[in-house]
Amino acid sequence: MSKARYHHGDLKHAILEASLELIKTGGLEALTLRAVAGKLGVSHAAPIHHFPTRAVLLGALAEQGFERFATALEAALEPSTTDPDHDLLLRVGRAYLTFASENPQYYRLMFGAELSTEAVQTPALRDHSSRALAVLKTAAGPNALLAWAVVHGLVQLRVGPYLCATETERASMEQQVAEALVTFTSSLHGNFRSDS
Amino acid sequence: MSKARYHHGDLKHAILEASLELIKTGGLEALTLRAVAGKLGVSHAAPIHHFPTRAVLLGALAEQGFERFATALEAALEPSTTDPDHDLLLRVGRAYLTFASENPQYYRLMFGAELSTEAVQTPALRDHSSRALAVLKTAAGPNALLAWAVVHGLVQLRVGPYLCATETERASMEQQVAEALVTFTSSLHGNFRSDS
DNA sequence: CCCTCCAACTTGTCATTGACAAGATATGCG
DNA sequence: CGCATATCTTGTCAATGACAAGTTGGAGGG
Repeated sequence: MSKARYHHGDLKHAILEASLELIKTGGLEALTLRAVAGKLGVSHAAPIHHFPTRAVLLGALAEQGFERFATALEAALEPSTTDPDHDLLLRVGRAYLTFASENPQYYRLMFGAELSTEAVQTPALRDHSSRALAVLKTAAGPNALLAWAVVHGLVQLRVGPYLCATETERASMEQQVAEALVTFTSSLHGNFRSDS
Repeated sequence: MSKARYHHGDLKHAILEASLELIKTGGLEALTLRAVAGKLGVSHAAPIHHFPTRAVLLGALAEQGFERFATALEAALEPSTTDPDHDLLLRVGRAYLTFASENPQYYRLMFGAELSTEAVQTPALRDHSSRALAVLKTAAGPNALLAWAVVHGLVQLRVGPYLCATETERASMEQQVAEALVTFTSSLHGNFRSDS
């Protein structure tokens, strides 16, 4: 299909794929329009015709990320073979942490501060993020904000350099994070009386 | 003292101050070595002699931020006039949220992903971040990781664009965040039996 | 008081990058 | 076959970080 014929044929998709690879290996700073073009063997200005601006490209990547994120969370709404736990909130929380673990580059892009405000207001992007939020509301009820904060914070701290300096600490942290999530859900369930 | 004499006299301090202002108004992207120089009326290469690299300047700013952050948290260890609550964890959590609210530019710099790894490993910076972590451990005991995740996550979601699209939602969110913190501390206290 | 030296600052330059303009090329359609 | 259009290329510009080499001012020794 999308042969490497002259008019590249599927440059838009190819650009998104190449961008992801660049981000995975070199971080967001490595995502240069010219680097993408070079990786694909096209001229330095070719990407502009599909993504008029670097910010637009970042937005498109984030949108893709949110779609996969929402899908992953929705899949956790019912027990699966990978996580047959009966606690809905715990399952969704685990799915959240798993996605962020396996796609740190997406996660940074989605929730970091380097997305332009225009990109954030894209209808498609907002649609996917709403889907994710809906899953959290289903799983955590009125405590959705708190639950989101917990998983979001755990993700950030796990990725960040302050809690785990050495590499061994980093390894043990996976365990700690998983336990913290369990502690949270159980303590929250113990507090599920309508207190306010 | 630091008159605007030719040899600027206190350029290092002046650069840090000007950098903070630039970040406050225009975000991290607006922090350009040349913009700083222009703001201070010096030549475009003057900052290099005090901060050999933009990354080093960012590191110095982050270090300053962590110092103020740790100091703010330590001050919350005992009841004050601003927060006379008797619950230690709640006081520290509020101080955390307050600092991040009043210094979002510092917070993004400190916990965002745009700090170079070399900057993060600066002894002074690690020292200050350890102080902050120590306060959290004092306040939350074995659940320090979970507590940190909660406040960190709340900060991020409050700042981010996904939970509050409109400006009115954003206003009501302050309230929601404060309530979520209370819900968390009380549910955690209810679960303080040594369960594992 | 002057001379020397050094740190602080300036001027000039280069490579990288995003963005744009204008031209070239292939693909599809009549 | 010929034209129109989307797609891609080449060329260029401004902004920026980084570096090199020159300039200035003032501090300290004689």
